[in-house]
Amino acid sequence: MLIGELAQKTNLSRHTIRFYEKLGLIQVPEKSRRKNNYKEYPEETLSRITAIKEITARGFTLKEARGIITLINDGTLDPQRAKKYLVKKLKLVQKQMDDLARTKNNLLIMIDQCDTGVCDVTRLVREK
Amino acid sequence: MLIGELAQKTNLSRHTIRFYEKLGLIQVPEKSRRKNNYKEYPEETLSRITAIKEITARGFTLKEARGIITLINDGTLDPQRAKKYLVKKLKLVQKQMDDLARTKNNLLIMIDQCDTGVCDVTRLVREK
DNA sequence: CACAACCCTAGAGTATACTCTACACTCGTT
DNA sequence: AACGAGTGTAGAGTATACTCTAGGGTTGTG
Repeated sequence: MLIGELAQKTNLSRHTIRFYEKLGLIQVPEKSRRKNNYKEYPEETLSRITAIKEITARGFTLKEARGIITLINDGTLDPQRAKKYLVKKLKLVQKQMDDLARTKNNLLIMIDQCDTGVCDVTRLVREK
Repeated sequence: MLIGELAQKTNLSRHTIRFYEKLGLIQVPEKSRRKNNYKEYPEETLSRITAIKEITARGFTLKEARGIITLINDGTLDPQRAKKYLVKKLKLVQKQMDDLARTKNNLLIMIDQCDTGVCDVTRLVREK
């Protein structure tokens, strides 16, 4: 499979695919090149990209995705280790959620103040 | 007030303060320099930075903060306009919260699977 | 054989918010 | 006068995830 087909099937741009290669998320064995130097992507790449997408959709970064995939392929990712990793991530996500909740509250208050005529943001800057 | 004092009072690094200057979030009139070329920051800068901090703490970016401050100083920021702006931001925040909630659920499921022995992340990559 | 549509690499650009480095001048103290 | 600490500018580096450009070769169709 050439990069164009892969891009179309994965709904990623060629640029993104090459970018993933640079990051080491995808590997193409140097041998699997056509005579014209075009890269021949194995079927695996498709499921690899699916995995990357599913992992990142779960809130992991690309680097983390690479780490996870490597661990799994090495067979080093036992449930206990995985759990530790996931719990750590969960805490981060929870923190982000808390931050956003605070932000949302602030926004709601400010929006309300816009109606009652006391705009908080305005006050912030006007007061010297 | 020199930059060192300002940095100490605002709890920002000198670098950050200069960075804010570059972004136009803070202005120092060219006249208010000491003979030795040191910048003399007016008291206002302190409240300006406080405003920036409070605005960004509410989930706005630095650019947005600059925009808000400019609008307010221009007196152009009437409640209706402000409300529109805030509601738009609220929607973005809500979207981020929804995304994070989904991520959190996925994490919880995966963590649970670690205990029951069916690790989802593992499955993702193992299946070809 | 021209031309579009594909492929290759290397590297720059975008966005956000810093963070740090290099190099040079200035201030206060010893 | 030497020293550390403070200040100035300009510009590079960090992190994340792309996105695009330049410059070049290849393939297939009319």
